[in-house]
This record gives sequence, structure tokens and C-alpha cells, in this order.
Amino acid sequence: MAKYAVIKQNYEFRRAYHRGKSYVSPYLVTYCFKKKYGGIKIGITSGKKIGKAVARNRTRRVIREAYRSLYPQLQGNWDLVFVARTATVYKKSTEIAVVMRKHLKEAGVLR
RNA sequence: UGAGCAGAAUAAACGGUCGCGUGCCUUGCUCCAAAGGGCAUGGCAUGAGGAAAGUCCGAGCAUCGCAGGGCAGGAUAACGGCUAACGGCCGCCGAGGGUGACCUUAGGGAAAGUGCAACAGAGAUAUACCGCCUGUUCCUUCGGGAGCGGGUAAGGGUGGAAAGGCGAGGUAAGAGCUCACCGGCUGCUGUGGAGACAUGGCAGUCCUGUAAACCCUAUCCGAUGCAACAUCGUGGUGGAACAUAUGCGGUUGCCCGCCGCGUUCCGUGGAGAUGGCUGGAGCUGUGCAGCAAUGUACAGUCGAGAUAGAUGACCGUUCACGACAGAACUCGGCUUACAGUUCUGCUCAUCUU
RNA sequence: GGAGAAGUACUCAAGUGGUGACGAGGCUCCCCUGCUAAGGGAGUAGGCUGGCUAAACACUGGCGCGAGGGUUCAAAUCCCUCCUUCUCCG
Repeated sequence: MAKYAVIKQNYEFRRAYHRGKSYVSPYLVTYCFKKKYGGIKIGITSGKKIGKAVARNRTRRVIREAYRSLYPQLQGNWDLVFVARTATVYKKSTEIAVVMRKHLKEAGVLR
């Protein structure tokens, strides 16, 4: 996980939820919080609502894979939080990547 | 051929590109007196399960407690064995179910004591309501009826359960009151078995159920859990020693002004880091002992160790088109979830020879 | 990951083996009022599945206290296995 920084602390998640901009689609929710420094950090949330451990692990992997394909095109200082929804379990990473690209373009993170 | 029973194995496969965790190695940069460390690139190896789950039992390991004994509390419960241990497993006995292969079974003690048994019913651990039989008094239409007293457990509705069952004798009517058969229990005893137990004999006896109610008997159990625990230890803060205000640091390069106080040691505190962390009652194969669980000898072998938590994406080929589901200190079990496929042994029915 | 607690009607809840599962709020209907509110009275395991009926109401049998088994004559209660929810340990 050295390649991309990860959000660990609870206050960082809270800051993104309360003060960040949110973008919603049927199988992904994105929160973007702009910072002054620190580069790009991401956090992935897959709650108990998604399912059991296998389903939660799968959503995290799929979202991380989609983020990996978009990672080289990002710029700025951002905290990004991706929240999985129930429908995410049955999606492929390419479908997630299309939605994520749309969300990040609206937020201005992309390019 | 159809239906079924028991056990075991497996849990889609192969190839290519990109990506992730861990270990080892190479190269480059860098910190350092050195040992060694950090970052980046590349290569090789390896990378979830039969239940990893539930956390229901049993252990290892760790810390705390503990002279020894007892009480309380909890768990288990036919018998023999296996095991580090177990409430687990194997074998076997009893009971129940199935035509059968086979399956299920918390299966000690109610004759040590206490409690409970609603409703119904005359009566619930001992009973006389109706009935049956009989003594006596009165009445009588001479059939019998009424009152008072006695005997009786055969028959009666109720109930989960009504005092062993059924037949015969017996009797005023009846009754294990007596007898034969069957059944239960207790004592003594023969045979078989390691034992539970099985199967006989003799004598006595006829007793409600409930211990997953209290209890009795036998055996076992200290508490807490890797977020345990060990090591290092920030900021802050207490004390001592040394130094000291004409000093040092910050605020603007200098002056004034303003603000703060240094070093070492011993505590307190416990952010965080490292260890614990995977080689073990290990796995595979063969032989031997044993009905088996299992034990043992030899040979081979090392198969995750993360710390916001590593297995994914895309493409191609094939098929039966893929269920339940993700390690978090480690083992032995149990329980629960589960698409299918394969193999072995066996039973029943039908048909053919 | 570990340790514990609870589950009863729409909500809150009582019920430690025994008729038909107590009660409060809420809800429905009625009374009171010109109309509301307040007050008073009645009903409220309301569901599922059978019987009765042409059909409905009423009556009645069975199931139903998170789910499924077991012990018992009898289980919300006792025992076992699951499910769900909540709390604590950094």
C-alpha cells in the first residue's frame, strides 16, 4: 500500500463526510474533501450492510482496482472516500471505473 | 433396472498481460564511526477453508492468585477403551424406530428425604359418590321402599396416571384372599462375558409420575484472556543535583520593549513502536499392533503471517456454467451453512438366467 | 478479535411449569358537546389454517411469546442448537 496513501484516522473520515462534496450513483458514493497539502489520500468503506466478509472484501478489491486504473490522471491535494453500496457486489471493476471517472471529473480531481 | 443406507475424496481447470502481501537476492540513491537501516527499480519463491463461521466444550501459552483442608457454585453421568485433555471419538450393552442395510438415544439414583401434579373427577397416594352385599328400625299395595350402621374395590363417567394383567377357584357381595400363566421389583444363586449385561433357578413381594424440580452418589473444575503479556518509550508533569539572570532562546538584520527558561539523574505518565507470530500433540507415504478410535517405527517434507488488514481486473480455450463462504496467537473436537461430481461397501423390490 | 446481555400485540412492558397470556399508552366504536379537546363506557394475539354458511358476521378446532428440536400429562417459563439486536474491552 505504499503506492497510494490511505486514510486511517476516524476524524479524517468524519471530515470528508461532513465537509466534503458527495456524488451518488446506484453502486458507488464518493466524498471529496479538498486540502491545502498532503497529496491524495483515499479510504474505502464497506459496511455490514453490504453482506458478509467475502462480499465486503470483494467490494473493496473492485473499488481499489478501479481507483488504480484512474490513479495516474489525478492531481491536487484531496481526501477521497468511496462508499460501497449493496449493488456493488455484482459489478465489475470496469463499470465502477466509469462511474468513478464521472464523479472525480465533476469534483475537479481529474486531470 | 428402480428405491435407499453408510463411509471417503473433491470444492472448475489451463494460458497470457497489469496489480497486491511476505521472504530471499541484484542494482541505484541515502543515513551511519561501524554493525546495520531507509527509499526506489528488477528477478525468484510463496500466498485462505472444509467449514477459515458460531464461540459451544477441551488444552497449549501468558499474567495474577495460591501452606493445607472444607463449604458454596458449575459441568458430566450404562460399561470398556483411545487421548495432552474433553461434555469429543471408537467399540459394546440396554431402550426406541425401520421389511432391511442402518439410524436415534442427557441412558446413574424415585426402596434416603422434601416439593409439585392445574382443570376434570366420588377419590391423586390415599378415597366409599353411584353401585353390589348385609344387620337393624319403620312403612307396605308383600313386588319392595325409606332411615341408621357395617362390609366391599368386581362395574361406572373423569384424567397423562385410579393401585400389577388375564383366567379359574372362592365368597353374603367381593378382594393376590388362593392357584396357573405372563410382567415388574428386592434378596440369594448357577452359566457365559474384561465389564455393562444376557440367560436360568429358588424365596419374598405387587410399590403413580416427575431429578433438562430441590436433592443424593461418583468424577472433574483457581481467575482472566494475545485488545493476554514482555521490551523500548514521545509530549506533559513531580523531586534532587549542577549551572545561573550583565545569561540563553524566540519575536524582524540591529537597539529598546515583550514572552519563555537550561543540562543530568530518579519517578509519574503511556501517544506510539517492536516482540508475542507461527516448526507444530505438524503434514504425506509405507510397515507393524489393534474389530476400531488410536499408537508406534522408518522415509520424505516445510505449506499465509497481515495490522484499516494482502488473491483482484482484463482477454482467450474447455466443461457439468461454479454452492456455502475469507486466516488475525495456535491446536483437538462439536454445532451450523453448502451447487454439484466421483469412488467404495451394503440393503430392499422387480426382471432375466 | 475477545467478553457479556436481551428478544412477549403498533409501542412500553408484567408473567420462574397449570384454565382462556396481566396491565398501561395507542387504535376502533359509542356516550357527552352546536363542533372539537378533555372525560366516561365497550372492544383490542387483531395473524395463519380448518369446520359451520350460498357468502359474510358470530361460533368453534388447531398453530402462534425470535426460529427449530427435546424433557414433562402439560413449556413464554426447564435443557440444547441456530437467528437478530444491543453493550463493554484499543
